[in-house]
Amino acid sequence: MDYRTQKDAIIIDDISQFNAQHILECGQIFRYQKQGDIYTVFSKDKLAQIVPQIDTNSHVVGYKIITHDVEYFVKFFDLDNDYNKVKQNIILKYNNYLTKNESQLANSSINDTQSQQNFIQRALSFGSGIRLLCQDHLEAIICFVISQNNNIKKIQKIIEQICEKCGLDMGNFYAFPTLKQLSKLSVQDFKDCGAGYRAEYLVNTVQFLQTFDDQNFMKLSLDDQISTLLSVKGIGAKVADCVLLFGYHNMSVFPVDTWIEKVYNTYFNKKNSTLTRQQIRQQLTSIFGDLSGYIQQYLFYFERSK
DNA sequence: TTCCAGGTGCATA
DNA sequence: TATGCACATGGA
Repeated sequence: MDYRTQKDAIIIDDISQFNAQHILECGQIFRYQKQGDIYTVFSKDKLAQIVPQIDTNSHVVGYKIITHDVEYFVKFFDLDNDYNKVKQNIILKYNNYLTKNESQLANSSINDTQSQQNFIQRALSFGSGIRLLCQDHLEAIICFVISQNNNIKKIQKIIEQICEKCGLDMGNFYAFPTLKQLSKLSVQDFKDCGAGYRAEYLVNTVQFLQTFDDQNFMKLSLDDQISTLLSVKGIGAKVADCVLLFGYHNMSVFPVDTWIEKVYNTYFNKKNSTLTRQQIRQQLTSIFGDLSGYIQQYLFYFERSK
């Protein structure tokens, strides 16, 4: 997408594929604040303020992202990627699937091809300004271990407590802790932060990461990456997918949680059969392939807004 | 009070 | 291999 950089800012004029609310409130990231119209997002020991640019009619016409690390946040916001193209390609892939399955759709709970198309288009339109953030690996792993069987408000609270407990005090906020800082926390420390039964999982994860070779991990096949993550007690199939999607920007995975399960059963489940989450993931990745991660996020945001 | 949330591990069949 | 249950916690 088009953007300009200044010494301490990034200027976005194309609001068709950048919307601060969509990006931060779609569930991919937990460390952000909203004050008035201004969002502040935190990553590692950095922050960026996203200030909407308003015209004389009070319409948002762009954004100014204020940060000391422009290069980091250009990558973080995935600014060199064209999300209008992504959305077009999602529609192409979905239409292709509908064409191939036209006969079977007669039995669908939503038995009208037109309305099936509409639902994808509505989701893309509803979250039109979503971008998939390139988050820090460590942060993504820790945050999504906390996320399991939990709600977003609570997840945010637990993460903030952990940052306050052992992250570097940056003056106006706490940095996300380094691995070394996290390794000093006990099960009880994580419990004190509100992690509940996930406290043991967090300690396991931190221990695993201490012998983890990130460079080597990135060279592995997707299947090997997943089985590596699954070897950690506390990381299951869904969290592994989230780590790969949000921490490693791998768009070929499709995390299936309670919301995506609802989406699947409403719009895709032709025979009204009971499928496991693993089966749902298989179906959805076979439809959307290397665009799975993107559409997953649009659908999650859309479904949760209802 | 009960249900639910960006699930997972473990016992059981 | 598949299924069912327990697991902390707090907001709705």
